[in-house]
Amino acid sequence: MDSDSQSSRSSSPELERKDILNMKSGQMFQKLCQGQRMPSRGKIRSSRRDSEEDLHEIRLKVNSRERQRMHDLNQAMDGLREVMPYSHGPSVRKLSKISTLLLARNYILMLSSSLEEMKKLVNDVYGSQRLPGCVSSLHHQHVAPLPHVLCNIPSPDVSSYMGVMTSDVHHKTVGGPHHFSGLFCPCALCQQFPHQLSRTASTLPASTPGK
DNA sequence: TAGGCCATCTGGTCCT
DNA sequence: AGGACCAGATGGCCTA
Repeated sequence: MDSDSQSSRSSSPELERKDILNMKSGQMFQKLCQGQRMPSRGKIRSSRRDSEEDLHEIRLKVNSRERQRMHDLNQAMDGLREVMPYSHGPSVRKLSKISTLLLARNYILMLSSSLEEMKKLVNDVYGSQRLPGCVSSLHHQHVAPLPHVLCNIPSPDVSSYMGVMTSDVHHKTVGGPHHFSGLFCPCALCQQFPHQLSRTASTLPASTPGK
């Protein structure tokens, strides 16, 4: 994409005007011309024009790279906006860059503290004791610590204070309701919300998307 | 119309 | 040497 021609803020006329007015560009030109051997008088005009053209081409190339870099940055910023809460909906104005970054920071802090709180809660309730009601030692080998504990929480309570997120965490960790050695998971969570969990598990990404 | 936000250009610096 | 990154300058667009 050549935004020199596509951009509504076309830069070409601006560039020429700036080149004329901008002393620094002139200094840069002088700098570039330094170190070159003095051409014969007849060649001065053409070589200077060549240098100007070279300089212009270099400038265009550098500008283009910088533009691309900023576009990539903006694309990443859009990606961040997409995963931010409160930023969706047609009536919501697009978050500014600074707002996006500040909101993202707060969001991460909020999630971190929520996670800590959840861990603490689970620890307070069950401590480190071996939990009653867990049906199989095989289960212990296959289920990660957090979901393992959740398996023994009375089902209705699980949904009430942990909601769908718990389901996500659970089956993201264990790989869906069929994680129990190919059989349907006997844990209370899976039995309480089998349809929801299987749907949730199937929509989870297999791995973190990378570039 | 002022102020916020943004895209672009530019020169300097650092890195490979 | 060339590219990436950064920050300052500038000007356009939009909204209150």
